[in-house]
Amino acid sequence: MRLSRLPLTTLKETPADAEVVSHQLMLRAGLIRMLAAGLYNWMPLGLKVVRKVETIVREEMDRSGAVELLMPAVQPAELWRESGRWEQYGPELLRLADRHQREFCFGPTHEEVITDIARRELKSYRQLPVNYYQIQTKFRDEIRPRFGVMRAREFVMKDAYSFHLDSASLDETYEAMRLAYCRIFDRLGLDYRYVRADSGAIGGALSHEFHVLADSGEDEIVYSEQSDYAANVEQAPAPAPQSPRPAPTQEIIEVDTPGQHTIEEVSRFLGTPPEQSVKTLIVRGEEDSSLVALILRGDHRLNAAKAAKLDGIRSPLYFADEAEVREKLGCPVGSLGPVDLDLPLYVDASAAVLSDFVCGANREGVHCTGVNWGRDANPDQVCDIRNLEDGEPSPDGSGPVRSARGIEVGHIFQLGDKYSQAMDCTVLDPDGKQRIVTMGCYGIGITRIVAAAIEQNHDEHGIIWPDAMAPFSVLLCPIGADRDAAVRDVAEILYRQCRELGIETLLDDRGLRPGVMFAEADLLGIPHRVVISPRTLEQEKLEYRHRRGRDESEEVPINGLAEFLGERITPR
RNA sequence: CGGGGCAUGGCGCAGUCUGGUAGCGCACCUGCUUUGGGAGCAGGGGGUCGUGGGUUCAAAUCCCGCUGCCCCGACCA
Repeated sequence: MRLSRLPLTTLKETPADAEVVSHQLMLRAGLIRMLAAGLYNWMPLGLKVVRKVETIVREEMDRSGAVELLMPAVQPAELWRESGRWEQYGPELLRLADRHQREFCFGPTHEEVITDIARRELKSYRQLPVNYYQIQTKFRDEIRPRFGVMRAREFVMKDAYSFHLDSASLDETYEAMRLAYCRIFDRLGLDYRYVRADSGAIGGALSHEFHVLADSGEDEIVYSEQSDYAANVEQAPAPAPQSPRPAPTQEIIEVDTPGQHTIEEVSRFLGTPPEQSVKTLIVRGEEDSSLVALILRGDHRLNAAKAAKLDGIRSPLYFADEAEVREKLGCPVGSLGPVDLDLPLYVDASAAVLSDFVCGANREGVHCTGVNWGRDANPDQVCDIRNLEDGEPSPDGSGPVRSARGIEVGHIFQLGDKYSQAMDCTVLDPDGKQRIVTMGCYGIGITRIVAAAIEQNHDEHGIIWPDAMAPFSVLLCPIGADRDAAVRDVAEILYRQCRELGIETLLDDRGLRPGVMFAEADLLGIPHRVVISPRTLEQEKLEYRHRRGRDESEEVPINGLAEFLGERITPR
């Protein structure tokens, strides 16, 4: 394509409301434009990247034996009532009414519709297993859309749903999907991990998430370097304490700690290590007005997902605010402690084996030292409610874990019969009996992948597309084409040659000054850049540079360029 | 939804405190010069100052309401 014909507006300055690099660069490079909160226009160059991702996903899904279909984005409420989710789903579900006041929703996901299809179409076990997929626009009315296309309200997703007679068959398809996902992310050129995920409401069913590693990721994952263990911290068990609780050696003493609230402040003030203290967090209990206390060792971090799963604690986890704590417990949050605290005490296992520890005295400016369980306070429940930290033993015993941040781009899980049961999706088995089918479902965030790829592949000058996702493979940059006929002619010849070779090529024929052209080239991130200028043309040469090696360029003979690029680019 | 902030040309901002008829940089258009890392000079176009009301001789500026957006928390591809 000729750049002169691509309506492209780039921004030299970073838009003020873009927080993460991918969002900033996507706006600056003219890939997307915001329409409203969480709604984005995909501009021509951006859409090309989306299509690249879709194509790879489609190829690998097809290769895995899945079959593509397309369901409506708008879905009737009746189906959602059948599954029970019309009531459960909450405000994230965008509900609509048509002119007859019939209720619909804009699909955030398609379990109901696909199960309805399956129960109509699938009559015999002979038709199983089957794995349907689609690539389609979803809408989720997120509480807080942010980070551009990374957490948009409307987004493109590949969703697949498989149907099986038994769990052995489900296991097979699940594994096939896991492998297909690995091939997809490998081909996209992304650094990713798949991790065991919190299966949440679905119960004990198997679930894996695929994360692109990036510091800006919203999820924390832990993985072992010695084995293939990897998990979302939300569900990685913390190691049990090694040794039993030592006997008390100190008496409980109240000490004045004026103005000291955080664990660090109190530890420094008293000269005790943070791991010898305990922090107390107040969250909602299952009844609306009830509160419970979570007790953690001072240096540990609360794991909200684990805590929310415990009986007696409201899910999702909901913190009491500062004012409520003051009103009901009579002190600021920074002065809380388990001693004489009239709330159920959920104590993390690592905090429960401390003796002679430090904690708040439930009075402003006062802490207790020499506190001991049994004598000074009693846990109501000892549990695992903390994060597994970097460097701690891996749950599979393979050595220490590393911790990293990730962007969730894929999620596969075994649904079981949740929807098939509720919606009566059955087939006849070999014995002629009606059997409820069992299901799996498999999602990939297509548009999120585009943002995640940029988070992982950029420098201070702009985007560096992985080859498989680049909107174009080659960018031809003629310098001084308006003054030098040779430059112009060579550029045109190369442009034609490249296209004949099936290489997706962008010709910058806008006649810009070199500085501007190079700055835009870096911003757009096309992998292979070829400069045509009088300087090298004299020696019948061109200047080649890969976007990744910004400071290393090499000279290539004009008539050798086709071969040179052919070795580096797989034609499409 | 709770807490904080912002709304002035396409983008980034100043002007608001102390009311006096809108300005800067980038981008855009024209001309000349320039041409290997976001050029220079000259000229030019474009703004109901988010919106509705109020105060006032006079409102971007003061007061009240509404809307939109961003940031921090719980949800997810």
